Amino acid sequence: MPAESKAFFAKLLLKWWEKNGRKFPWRNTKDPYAVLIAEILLRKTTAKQVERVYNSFISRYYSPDLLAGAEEAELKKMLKPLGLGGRSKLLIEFGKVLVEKFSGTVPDKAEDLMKLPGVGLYSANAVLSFIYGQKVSTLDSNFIRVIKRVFGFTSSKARARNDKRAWEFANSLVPKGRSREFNWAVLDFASLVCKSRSPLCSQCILKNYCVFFADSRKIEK
DNA sequence: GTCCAGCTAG
DNA sequence: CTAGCCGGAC
Repeated sequence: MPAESKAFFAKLLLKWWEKNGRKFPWRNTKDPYAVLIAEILLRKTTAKQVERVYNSFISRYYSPDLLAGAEEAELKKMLKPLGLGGRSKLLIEFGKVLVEKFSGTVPDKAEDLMKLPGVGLYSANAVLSFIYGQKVSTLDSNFIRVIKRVFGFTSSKARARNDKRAWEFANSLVPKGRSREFNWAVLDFASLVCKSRSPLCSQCILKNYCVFFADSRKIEK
């Protein structure tokens, strides 16, 4: 798909998402604290695993104050099914900084969000786009895979996630006023159709515009 | 064995 | 820049 077709890409993806989008408990909230908790739990883990603990986590530690004063052993026990036990310490530290530096209120600027331990540009943009409707992208490994395949986007960096150009390209795809739905749509599309291992190209709505699909057919011929 | 809604420390 | 986090699905 040529880079000029960004609006068309967003339109097709949003249409697909209306029917096929996934529902998760952390998508039902407008609370930036709950969003950040989800993002910290989700990294390097599968969404399925997080679903097992998310609701009990939020009802037990529904405020930064509670998290800041949490017993590490109790938290660890709750997060056991996720693995990555070291995250218990990180979450408590996250709660403490949120309380001490920002008086318990999640900031609304990327620069401040990234001062919180465990929060990088991806998680900051999750808050900005899901809660505040800003035109920024959640560029993770899924998002990168999609723009690599569909647009043939290439990065000179070893990790495209650290490439400023990749962030600029991804941000430019986000349609005004629909950043929340669009970012979810890319994640769901990448997870259900444009999968890393065996992508379902035959039933993909973008196959006729996709660089990766066109290339894979050349090899077969 | 590799990979997953990343981020931090060195 | 890379190694490490660390359980479960495939």
